[in-house]
Amino acid sequence: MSRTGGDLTKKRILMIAERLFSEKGFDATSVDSIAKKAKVNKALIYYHFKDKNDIISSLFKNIIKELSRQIGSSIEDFHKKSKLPVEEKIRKEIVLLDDKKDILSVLLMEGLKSKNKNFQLFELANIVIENEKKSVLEKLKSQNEDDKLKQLYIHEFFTGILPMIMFVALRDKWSAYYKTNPDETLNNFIDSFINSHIKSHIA
Amino acid sequence: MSRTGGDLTKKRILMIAERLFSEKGFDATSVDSIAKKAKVNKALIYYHFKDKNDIISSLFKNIIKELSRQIGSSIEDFHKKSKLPVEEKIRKEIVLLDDKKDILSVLLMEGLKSKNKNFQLFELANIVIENEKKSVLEKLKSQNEDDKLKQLYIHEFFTGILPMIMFVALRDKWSAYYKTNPDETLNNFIDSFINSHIKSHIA
Amino acid sequence: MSRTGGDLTKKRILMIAERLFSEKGFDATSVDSIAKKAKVNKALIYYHFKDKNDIISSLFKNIIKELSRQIGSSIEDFHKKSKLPVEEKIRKEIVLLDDKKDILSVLLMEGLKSKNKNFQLFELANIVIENEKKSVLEKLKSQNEDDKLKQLYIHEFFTGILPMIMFVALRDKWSAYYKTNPDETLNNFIDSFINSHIKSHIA
Amino acid sequence: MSRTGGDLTKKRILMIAERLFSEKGFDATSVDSIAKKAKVNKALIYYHFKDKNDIISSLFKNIIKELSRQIGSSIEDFHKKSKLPVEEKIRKEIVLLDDKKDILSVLLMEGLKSKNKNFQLFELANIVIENEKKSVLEKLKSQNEDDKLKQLYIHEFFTGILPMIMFVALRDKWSAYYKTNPDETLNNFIDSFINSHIKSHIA
DNA sequence: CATGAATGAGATTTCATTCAT
DNA sequence: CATGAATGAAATCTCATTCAT
Repeated sequence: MSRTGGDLTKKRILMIAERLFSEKGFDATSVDSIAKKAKVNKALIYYHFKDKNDIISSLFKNIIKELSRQIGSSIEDFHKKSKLPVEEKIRKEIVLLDDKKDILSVLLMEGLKSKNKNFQLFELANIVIENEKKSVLEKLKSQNEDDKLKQLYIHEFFTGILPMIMFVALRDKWSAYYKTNPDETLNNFIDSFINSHIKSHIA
Repeated sequence: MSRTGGDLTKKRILMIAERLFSEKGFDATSVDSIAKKAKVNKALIYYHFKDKNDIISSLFKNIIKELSRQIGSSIEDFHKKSKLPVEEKIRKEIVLLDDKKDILSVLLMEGLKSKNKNFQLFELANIVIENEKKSVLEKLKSQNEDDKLKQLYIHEFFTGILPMIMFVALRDKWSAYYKTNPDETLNNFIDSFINSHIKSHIA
Repeated sequence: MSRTGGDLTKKRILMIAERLFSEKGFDATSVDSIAKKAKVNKALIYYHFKDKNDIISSLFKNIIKELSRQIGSSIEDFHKKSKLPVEEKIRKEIVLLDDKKDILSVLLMEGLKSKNKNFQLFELANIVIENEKKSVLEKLKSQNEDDKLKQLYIHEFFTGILPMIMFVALRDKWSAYYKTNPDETLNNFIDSFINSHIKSHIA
Repeated sequence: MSRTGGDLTKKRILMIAERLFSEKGFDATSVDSIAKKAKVNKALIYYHFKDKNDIISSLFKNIIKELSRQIGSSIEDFHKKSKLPVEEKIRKEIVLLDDKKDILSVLLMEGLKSKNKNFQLFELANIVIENEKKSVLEKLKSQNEDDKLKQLYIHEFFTGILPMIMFVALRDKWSAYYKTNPDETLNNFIDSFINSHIKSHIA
């Protein structure tokens, strides 16, 4: 097959892997099962990826790259967006994240293993925070207000980013468990998020 | 050895398993490695536990039981506690959770697998919410205000319980990554938590 | 099975491995084939040996230990033996080596890989030389005649030990290729060996 | 590229293969690794060689051809050489062999596998013996002195050719293990060789 | 002559689990 | 309660080889 064939195949492998990892976790997902679902020979996976870890690393690299890009372009929309009601802005962000909930789940699972050297969860947080709070950050940095900076990071990460990611990661399970409608669940979450994290900004 | 020996052994196995699961995840932890670290014969693990899943189930059962008990007794302390400043109350809760951060991490990892039938994360949330909000819940239930109930659950779970659990689960990694002092990190988190989740209660 | 069962099994595995390694070489021998011939489960091999290399290391350790022991006891027979005609002494040595020709072949093959860190071939030579030449060695060492020592080692190794080992390793193939009788081949070799290496001693 | 490019490539593949085979053995050397080191596409190797065995066969064929040629031409130098002191003659032979030590190591390793149908080691011996001993051989053959012929072959092979080949194959490892200078080692070997094998000729 | 992509078979190693004692 | 030995299934990874271009 042509070069395009190879690239497409590689992408297909990554897509399947992403789904399976999010379904059963990285360790419980066999390379065999990826190969079967991606309809390729197992050896081909090892042609494209050094080892199983290389698959997940690729996924992590991609998601971080993509989110960076998205955030960059969203800044261009700044003026447009800033006119939107806050609720709509958050809804849009969640919709974007929802698209990536599978790999985000994997990121969370792997990030929770205390022995792992994976810090992509924090790297991702860095990107989000640094882009969203550009103005604030610069002010703080120039004043060398290191303490406030740390506080900001913790605040954004644990009460802002994490709840959002956890929400997209768990929404379906939540809806299944509590037998609620996913859309309604989303509305409720947005309400809560505004009432806690967002309000703390305004204050 | 006497039954006491057996019980101690069983406890040791559980403790080691808990630690290893939190370090590398459930699937990446072999029964072999548990046996080795617990200094028991592998077959003995199968004497005490039906299979590998039985180990993690035991751990989950225990943590839910224990948290229930703790919450119960904390309600007895209600009057004492209520006089404490909110910051101290939260600090105490976090200290309690910190003791259980390993198994909580495991709970989170397993809860994030979308194909898993494990809903212990939500069950645990139920217990916490239902105990903490007893008065509110009864009012709402009697008024059949189902919508508000749902909202309450989502609010408590995603902006209250989850950030707290995630914090104890990730604190050490966070401190290592950002090269900060874990105690300072805790103080910062408490500040943020009060400013977002707790304030939303008062409002 | 009892402890004896385990030990016997381990020995059986080693014996089979030795034979297969000498037939096809270490790398071309699969653990699977060892398991099949030894009539054990493949996993049992990994219960007894850390990995495939551990099998060959065990064999090497054993052969060196055994040859040491044999040489030791042959020194006790010194007086008996010394009365034997030189031809008989050599024949006896070859018979002893012939018993170990399989593992000696493996030792040679592995020793010839230039990237290997295996020096067991030389270690074995050390033992043989140091035991056989005790008196000579002590004299040389005390005189600090390092040069003569080096010469002695090279002489014993390349014109004494190696030809003997190579002979037992290749005798069967030689006989098959030249269509000669193995016993006659042995006699011829002994003649040659006496006429070259042994004569150089006497001189 | 032109045919010349192809020929050069083929030669490069052979050279790399020779080196890798001698480093790790034939079976432990993957076609992949040859391709990588030779900086060619793996499929190109299969354009030039029918299969992996074809590579080693080519190498064996080449070395036998080359040694034949060299021996032939050395006979032309007979008169010149015969005037040289025996030590110099042997040194020259070893220098020639040293150039081919890699493939000779491979020849030895493969020859030692008892199940192998490779007898190139003996074929090579044939050539050497038959060329070196022309006069003697003819006499013996005409007298139908088969026994003496066999003896001669064994003598030349096990106390003459093999020690020499083994020496060039192992010299570097020997020097590394005994921490000696390779040149000194060579001198010592020549001494020993003269004192054993060569003296047996003269006698 | 040369390449990237693909494959089927098989190698090494690991795992959860069980048996016999 | 406790152990050493054993097993079947499966996981990760590698290999020689081929195909399409």
